Amino acid sequence: MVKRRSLVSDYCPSARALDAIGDWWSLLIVRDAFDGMTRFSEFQKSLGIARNILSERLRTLTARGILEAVPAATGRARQEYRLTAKGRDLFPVMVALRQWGEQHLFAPGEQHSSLIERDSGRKVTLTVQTEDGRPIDAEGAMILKVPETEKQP
Amino acid sequence: MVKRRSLVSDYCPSARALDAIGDWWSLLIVRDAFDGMTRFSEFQKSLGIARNILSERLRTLTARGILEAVPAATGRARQEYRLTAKGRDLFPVMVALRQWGEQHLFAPGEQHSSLIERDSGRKVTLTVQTEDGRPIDAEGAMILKVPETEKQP
DNA sequence: CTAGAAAGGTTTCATAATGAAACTCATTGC
DNA sequence: GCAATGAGTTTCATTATGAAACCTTTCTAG
Repeated sequence: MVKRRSLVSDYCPSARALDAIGDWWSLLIVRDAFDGMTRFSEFQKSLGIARNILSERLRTLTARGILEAVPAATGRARQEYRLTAKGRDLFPVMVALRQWGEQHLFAPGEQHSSLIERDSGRKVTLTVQTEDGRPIDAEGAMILKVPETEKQP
Repeated sequence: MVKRRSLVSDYCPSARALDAIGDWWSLLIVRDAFDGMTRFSEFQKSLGIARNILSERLRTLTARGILEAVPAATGRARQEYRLTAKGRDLFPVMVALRQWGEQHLFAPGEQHSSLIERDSGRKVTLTVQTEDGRPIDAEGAMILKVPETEKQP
């Protein structure tokens, strides 16, 4: 098998994003990191991921600046993995996935965890809107492509 | 290798969502579908994906109700793949990924495609907010877990 | 102080998933 | 009728993944 074609130089930001975090485990690790996990064994237990794969993924996420490994003063832990600013900016992605999951992947009345505002307990939602604040859906939007002439060959 | 642990019965909606569309290709196919592509060869050319893999992914996405295969009256095409309502509801996920990609994966001044409102040409953005419309970030939010006692064993 | 035990990885090996290319099979255009 | 095209399958080699065993530090108990 030839290595997967990299999309890091694609002109579509979604493609580059998927290139960075679109594999099976990365976003699950990020989800757990949002949930406060920082240590190797926490991720491992939570996800049931093989240790070698977790090791490799943490290394990649760190190399891409989504997590950072800090030496970890406390206890037996060798280091802690924390979300960087770049990693925290994945928050809307997590919320979007969660919202879609809630809408379409749970039976009516089936229990699921919820995302709420820490202070008020109110549900958190996500809206796609124009710059001036009007909500918009897929039909109302379109992709403006990069003109071919502006691409560097 | 043992088959990957399924997350379809996880209580976290994000996990179920990733279980459904979190592989390398699915979201790229969905992106192209949002962009108007409907045919096998269009996806294949656009993504450079191996045809057997594309075939398998289209089948899976169809089985999961994200795409639907319609018999396709026109031309030589055998069938067309269109987003279902469930598939179109992935729009916020695509926008979130795009927004993150724009923010973090392009050099300053580097060209990229943009998502705009069809009528006005205005940029489309995405905000995470509380039910009453106040914007909120990851720090202000938390996950409310399903109590253990309510889970079915 | 010494013998575990725990955390955090790495190595090894068998198996699953993927990609490329060749091969079907039905339509279309000429 | 016959080549060309679209849409898939099959086959085969290569990669990625998962499980389990194996290191290495760092704590903790005795």
